[in-house]
Amino acid sequence: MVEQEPSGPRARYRQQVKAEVKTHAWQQIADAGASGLSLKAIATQMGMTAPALYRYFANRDELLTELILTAYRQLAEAVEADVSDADPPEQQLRRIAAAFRQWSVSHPHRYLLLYGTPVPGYAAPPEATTLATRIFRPLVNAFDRAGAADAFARSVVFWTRLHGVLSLDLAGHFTGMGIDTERLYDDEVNSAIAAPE
Amino acid sequence: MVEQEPSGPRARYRQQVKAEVKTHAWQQIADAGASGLSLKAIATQMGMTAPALYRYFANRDELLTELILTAYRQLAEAVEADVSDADPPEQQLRRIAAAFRQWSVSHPHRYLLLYGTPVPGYAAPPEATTLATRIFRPLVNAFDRAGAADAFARSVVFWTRLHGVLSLDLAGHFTGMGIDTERLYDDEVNSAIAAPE
DNA sequence: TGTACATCAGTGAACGCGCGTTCACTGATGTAC
DNA sequence: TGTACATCAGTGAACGCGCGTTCACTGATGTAC
Repeated sequence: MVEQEPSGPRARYRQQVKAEVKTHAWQQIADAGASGLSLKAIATQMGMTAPALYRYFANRDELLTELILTAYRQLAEAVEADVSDADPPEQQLRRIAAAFRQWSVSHPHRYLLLYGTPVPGYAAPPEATTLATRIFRPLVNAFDRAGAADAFARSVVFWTRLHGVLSLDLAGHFTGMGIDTERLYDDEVNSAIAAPE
Repeated sequence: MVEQEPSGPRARYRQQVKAEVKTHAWQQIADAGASGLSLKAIATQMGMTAPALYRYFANRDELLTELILTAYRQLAEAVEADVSDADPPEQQLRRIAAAFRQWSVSHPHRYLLLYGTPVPGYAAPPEATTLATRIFRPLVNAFDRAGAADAFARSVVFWTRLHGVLSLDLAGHFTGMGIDTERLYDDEVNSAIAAPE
């Protein structure tokens, strides 16, 4: 099922260039948002001409898709990495929440690309949905092991509460309100772990 | 303090044209996002040439600012309209939450413009912060009247929980997950009204 | 070890497009006498 | 009631800009004998 990756020196070089393109792409998204992503500008930054990038990406949307899928995978790995099957479920939930926040605060534009206002005119590939579900799984598992009657519903509430705090924080909507966002986040984690109501 | 609005026939005509420009602007934001807002395209839609619009708005950002301020005012009015001082505080909170959701679902792009991913390169005017606070006030009042120890903190939690559900819903991130978003919203309203933890 | 060939990264010119914004102007509308 | 004048909405041409994408090409690199 895993695609056979060619691995000669040319293939290695290709991977390097693709990686560099993506680095510049993230920088652009940080500066100008997802709709400001421009192949031509990236090429210029890399000291190349724009058509050269079409050796690496069929078009602009394909690059955007790769960025989104990569971001999902990163976030999924970050969330999964800290969770041990041996831990009690409540601790698993706290670790998931902490990893989720850590990754999001470290990569605010990636987070907003995944969970923020959709990019107009861009349709995410089906694979994105699969990856979004993958991030959900450790959550459902933990609630399930904790004996929650409806682990899925509890997971959804968990998710929306974290997202409520995180998204307003990352988008800067708490600015000037004198809110301790980290504490607010922790309080919401606690409330979502506690009883259903 | 209120600016003296001229009110001759010319002034009336101006108001009509400005209103029509804004109508087309909202349509564009719905279609192409806030960064797709284009004076030239609006002019074309109205059967005019682009420079004509500079009679009405100094530039693109000024139009965007007016849209944002208008949206804040609409939302504030919607939230305030349904709240009666005579109601018990708990009912006030439910009414605020209902009005908030109603307005947001009716105008998803307006909501995302106010509370979603910021428009890159655009700095909101100070007046926006004032209006954002105004929307907060009925909430704080209600919690205060309910005898909450820290009405502000309770209001923040109230807000983030509603926003958590609403923003994911409006951005389409619940699609295909089989979630009853209205019920989820109501549950979160209940949880935010109930005890601090 | 050396040569002939195939692969393929990158170039340069070009396409059509849409954008914000300026400027000098025309001509209709409202106002003052 | 009529005329002269001022206001101002809208035009058309132009500016410089950046975008995605195509195409025929050059020349370096890797591979097969």
